[in-house]
Amino acid sequence: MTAKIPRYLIVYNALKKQIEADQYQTGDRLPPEPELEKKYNVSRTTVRKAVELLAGEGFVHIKQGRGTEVLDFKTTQKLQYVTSFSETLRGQGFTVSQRVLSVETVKPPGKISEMLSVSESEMVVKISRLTLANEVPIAVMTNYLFWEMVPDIEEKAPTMQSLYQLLESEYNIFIDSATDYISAANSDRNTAGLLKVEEGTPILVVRRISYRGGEPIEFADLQIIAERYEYSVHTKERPPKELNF
Amino acid sequence: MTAKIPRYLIVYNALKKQIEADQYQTGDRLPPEPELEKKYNVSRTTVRKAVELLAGEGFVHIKQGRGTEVLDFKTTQKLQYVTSFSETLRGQGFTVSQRVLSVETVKPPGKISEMLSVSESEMVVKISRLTLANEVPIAVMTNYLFWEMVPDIEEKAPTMQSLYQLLESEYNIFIDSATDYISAANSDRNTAGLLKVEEGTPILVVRRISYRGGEPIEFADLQIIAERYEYSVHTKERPPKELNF
DNA sequence: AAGTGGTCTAGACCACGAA
DNA sequence: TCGTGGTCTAGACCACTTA
Repeated sequence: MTAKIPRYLIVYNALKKQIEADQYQTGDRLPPEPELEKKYNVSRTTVRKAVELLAGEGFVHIKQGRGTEVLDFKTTQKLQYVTSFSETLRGQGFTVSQRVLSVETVKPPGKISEMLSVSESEMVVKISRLTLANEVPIAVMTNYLFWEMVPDIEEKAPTMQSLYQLLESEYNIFIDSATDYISAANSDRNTAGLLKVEEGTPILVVRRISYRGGEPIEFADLQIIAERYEYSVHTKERPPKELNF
Repeated sequence: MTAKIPRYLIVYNALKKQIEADQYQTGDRLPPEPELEKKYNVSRTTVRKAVELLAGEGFVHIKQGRGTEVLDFKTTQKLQYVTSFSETLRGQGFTVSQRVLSVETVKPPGKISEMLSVSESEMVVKISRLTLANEVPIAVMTNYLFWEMVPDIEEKAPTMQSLYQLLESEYNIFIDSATDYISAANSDRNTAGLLKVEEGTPILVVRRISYRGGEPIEFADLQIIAERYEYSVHTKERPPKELNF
């Protein structure tokens, strides 16, 4: 059985492959839409959907009346998608390992129950981990999950390498969006001890709420050694203009 | 003369207005596409474009075979678009003021010329500002712009309230994407003095490169008092699946 | 004026989810 | 099975950019 692949994705991938293979110089234009229709034997709608996908990812810039310009994808490709902290580190070439410090079922602390909008009577699973990049401590991570969603996670958590991968493979939970709140602090004694740095070392604090279809799934608290990690985010475009009747 | 407004935007705004007016309970479904076609007397393509816009902004969640679910927009509306630091603060209800500390034309420091990919012989304009929220210092901001793009900005900068607004109104430069690199540090003596905090106070460091159509326009360095500001970002969806031929 | 992308239609068939 | 959204077509007209 062969997977059914939409034709717009085929066109999208063909064009993307050409761009990544440097078949266009930066500043060159993609063939106009009528040409792409003929070349791939699809309708205009399909061509446009493919090109709009590329534009959304920063590969090209579409301009009415002018054409579709190919951008320098090497400088434009940033992480604007949901990935876990450990996946990001791996993508940067580090060998990442996790040491699970504790797995407990607890009543949600006030702040957590508020952010996950869960009553304080519903139990949550709290997982604390030390993240090491190339064997060197880089962050202390604490995750809170709904106990009902992840039965038996206490047994699986100690050996996992990525929480998101575990959620996908074992519980069929696919995170599709997340909000990060980023601030900074000086490390307290406890955190500094775990990270093996001096008390007062600058810490990047990331609190993340993950969602699936608009429903909160997980709350995470990361305390990252600022000198060893940089958070990057790419944002694009302003919202569509409002109407003024 | 009346502005020509696309029909999909009319449908989009009508639906958005209904959602914001709480005409749907969280979890309710939007009318199915065929109904929306009749109601607004447009084709299916137009309905879909409107609904996809809403989904992209987190107002609804589209699921094949199930329907289009209305989400709680109050908790979903985050800043995933390009806005300036001062615009964000104003959006949070602060009265924001800027004190321009200096405006100079300089040769780009090595790091800047590298990040903006500009030769060190091309001059850049360096603007340093102190940002105050409700009259209290909150950040020191340094912007670097191509001198050729912003002639006479030395005269205009001292009175501006938002750099992005100045770029748009005076130079017709519209930023459409940006990448932020976020880290943390302890304030040094100079920064601490400007911000009127103790040396060593945690600082959130944001370095931003702004683009227009893939071309770098501006580099910014923000040193923000961590206790007074939280950076938030909403990310969504993973990239389309790759094809494996 | 010519060529590019932007909007829109009417209709078809497919794939997923719930009853 | 039925109703939902997902993909796709062929063709039309509009709006912007450039020459």
